Amino acid sequence: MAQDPFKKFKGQTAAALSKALAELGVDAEPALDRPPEGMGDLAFPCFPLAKTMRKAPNMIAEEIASKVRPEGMIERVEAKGGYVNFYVRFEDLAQPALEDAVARKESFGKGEPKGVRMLLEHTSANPTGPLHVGRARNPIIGDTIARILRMAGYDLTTEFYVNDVGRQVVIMTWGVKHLKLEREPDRDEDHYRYVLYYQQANRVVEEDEGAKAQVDAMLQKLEHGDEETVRLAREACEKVLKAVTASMRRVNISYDGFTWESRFVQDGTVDRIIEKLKGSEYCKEADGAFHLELESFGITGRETKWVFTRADGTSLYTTRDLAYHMDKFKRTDVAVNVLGEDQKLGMQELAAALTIMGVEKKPEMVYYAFVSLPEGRMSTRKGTVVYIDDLVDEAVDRAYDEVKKRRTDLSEERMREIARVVGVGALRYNIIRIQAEKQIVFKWEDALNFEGASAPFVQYAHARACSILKKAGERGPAAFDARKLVSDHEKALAKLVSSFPSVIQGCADDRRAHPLAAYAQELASQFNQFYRYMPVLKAEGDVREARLALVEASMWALRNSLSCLGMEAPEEM
RNA sequence: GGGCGCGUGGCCUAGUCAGGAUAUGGCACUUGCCUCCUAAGCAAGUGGUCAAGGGUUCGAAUCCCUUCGCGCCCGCCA
Repeated sequence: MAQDPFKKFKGQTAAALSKALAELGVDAEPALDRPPEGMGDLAFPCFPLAKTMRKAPNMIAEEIASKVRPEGMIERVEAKGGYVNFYVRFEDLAQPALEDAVARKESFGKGEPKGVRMLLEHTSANPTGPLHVGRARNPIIGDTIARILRMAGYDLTTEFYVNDVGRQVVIMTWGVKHLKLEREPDRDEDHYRYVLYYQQANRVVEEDEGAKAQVDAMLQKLEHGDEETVRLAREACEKVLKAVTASMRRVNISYDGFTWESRFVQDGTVDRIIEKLKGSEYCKEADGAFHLELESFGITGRETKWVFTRADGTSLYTTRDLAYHMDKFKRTDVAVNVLGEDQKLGMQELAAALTIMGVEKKPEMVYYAFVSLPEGRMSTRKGTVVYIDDLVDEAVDRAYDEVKKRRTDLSEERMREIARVVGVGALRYNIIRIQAEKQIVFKWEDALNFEGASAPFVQYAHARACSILKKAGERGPAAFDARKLVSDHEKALAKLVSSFPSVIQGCADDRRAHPLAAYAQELASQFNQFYRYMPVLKAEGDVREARLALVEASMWALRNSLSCLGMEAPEEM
């Protein structure tokens, strides 16, 4: 891969600045900022030097500016308001960047292989029903970060941890075996039938002591490996899981692997871990149950105990999660977990338990706040939910209406396909555009937004680029001169395209996805301005070639951004 | 009681980790632009005590302290 030209410019600028500072006898780091629009490409603030140099910042800036000789990628240097502003020579930045995009196509933006194995766990929902919008953030954030990490050069595997052990699953399984459904499921797929058993069983168990006793007995049987019970629970979970993953495929999410929680009980790992923990200096016993005392690990609050066996000797969710993480670190260098913010304390405790078990590596966490309804929190058990499948249907229907309004020349099949791609994109975009820590209140009007900061906006810019390239027809090997791009519209667009690889790296480093959504929107907006003011097909000679190259490079930046966001890029819409 | 996160125009939001020039976009609203590569677009306009108060600093949305509001957590649940 060609070296990121902007990075090269930054390196040259820092070197030139260091030299100038040394000449002036000033001891300061060449720390460079990104200045606001129209004030160059990099800036050095001189305010901190005012005190030691006993001079006004604007004077210092003048002095430094006069010492820096524009060379290499630095086109000019000027002092303004206490800053030294550096301007990049446009063609030195744009020529290699646009060539790179046109040559590498879907690999434009891909980082060098990092040689690091990464395992990213996401979704990991109880297999007791379809995913609702309150849970939608997990797979969408997880899948998007996974795509970004792969693009950045990591050797990444995604995984869904299936919580098939425990009371929730038993309640559902008991319901499937003993109840007759009070009403028809809303949809045909298995998980929509099973979630009704789950909800109904929860109500019955709350009111009926006998039923509760049966569930308790079933839980005991499951934990002690009773074959028939294990088989029933496994069957129910598999049906739901299969349907859940099918639902996820509709929004372009798939998993490289699944790990079943029950595995760690059945293969004896959990028992071995319990034995080892019992030998720890942090282990205490109370009424037959064992726990670790984690106060010295910075765990605060009312309770600093981390219980890992019940009085009857059986394991808890947390114990099995410890087993899972020890298993993960046998298979990977870096583990990334996408989890709701309610899991924060649990993960802190898990990290402490890993230390006690002698495991140095710790999972990296990506936390998100929940999506709620205006009326409050969503709950599968209570049935106060908006299901993702329904949201997808609604989004696709709305998108279909929009396509039909605009296009009369397309086949029914083509319109349906565009509607699907646009609807799914809109839905994902509206989840991913918001910083994960921020709570979201779900509103249909926001989720179905097709304008402005939305996937269709980005997809539309891409379709426009494709349309130009299609009409331009076959062109020979890319030969263009970036110096022919002279307008502000062209320059701004080219610079934005050239920053795509560093946007990907930045998102990957921070394990954050929302900046990519913002970048895609900005890129599309910049492309639309270029499109409005700079005719491409009507331009002639070298100017036409240069603009076509810019369109093609923009198209790849848009398409690859969308791809990392898990959105498809239709060539027309 | 303790811990973690969030608070930015009517609504949504970026920037906060690594303080810097006029606080980023979008929705809504008002007004223009399709004989010209797709108007899911472009342009212009209205709208801001960056929750409140104090501190640090040449400079604070950003760092520190206090307070308020909202969310989440502190199970022999998962």
